[in-house]
Amino acid sequence: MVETADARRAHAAFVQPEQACPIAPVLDIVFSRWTTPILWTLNEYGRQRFMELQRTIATITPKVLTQRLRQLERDGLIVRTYHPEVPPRVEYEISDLGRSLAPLFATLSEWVEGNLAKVEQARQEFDAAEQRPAGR
Amino acid sequence: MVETADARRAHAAFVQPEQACPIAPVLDIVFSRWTTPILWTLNEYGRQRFMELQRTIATITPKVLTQRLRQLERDGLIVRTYHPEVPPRVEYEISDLGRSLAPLFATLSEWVEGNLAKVEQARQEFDAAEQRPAGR
DNA sequence: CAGGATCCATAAGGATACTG
DNA sequence: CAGTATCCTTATGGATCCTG
Repeated sequence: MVETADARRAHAAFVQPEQACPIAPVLDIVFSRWTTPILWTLNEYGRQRFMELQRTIATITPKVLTQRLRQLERDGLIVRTYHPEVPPRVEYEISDLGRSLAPLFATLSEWVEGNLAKVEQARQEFDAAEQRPAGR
Repeated sequence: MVETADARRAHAAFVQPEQACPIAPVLDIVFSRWTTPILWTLNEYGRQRFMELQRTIATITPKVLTQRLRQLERDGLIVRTYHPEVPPRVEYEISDLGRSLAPLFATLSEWVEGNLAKVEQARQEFDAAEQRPAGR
């Protein structure tokens, strides 16, 4: 039996896509602001101290860096190690769970490499059509 | 020649991870708010009208829906078709470029399925350690 | 050094009402 | 129906100062 497009569209009216969309949960976890640069840095360059991260990310403020690191630690994606010395030393490294995101990031890189140019082109064409032809 | 961790960390100080992180460009394109539910819906249920989308997404307001649809159209991920009738009819469908995100979404779903529970568990353990043991 | 606390600017998003 | 326009609330991030 073939499911028609109309049947699928009728069904669409009964689901809540925020819940139905199965990737929604990841967004808050790995794609909050600053999280990908942090994870990427820790994955590429290994364990780093707080100040190292701040220098590496460059445009992030200590407050926001702290917030994001806490969230990532709470979600189990990074590991925070506190060394009780004077002055104190704290090191962050990516966890196994964090490393499990690698294939995902790889897929993303591939998409960027293959399709970002197409997006740029689409934008130029869209913007070029400033004299709206119809229906705007 | 083996690149040491220290060498890599030293190098990290000289790059700008916002630019170095190769997936940064995708975030604004496909992971802006509401974009994944929209793309997911159009990909799953096919072409839909404005009101259908609004009913499907349920908690989105027309203003925001319009904004997101414009952005997706500009980026070439969806196609907008205007039918000059009375009342007017507008249909949205996913483009080939938008469909090229399918493997990405699939990878995401897999990660969610396999690892979301671990995140939940990490959160509970983190929250359970309210009596901060050290370094907080 | 690694942050916590505080205050402030900006902007994204929601609610509501209205139009071609 | 498919949006626009307007107003307003809230969330996010930046700047600054301070501390164990």
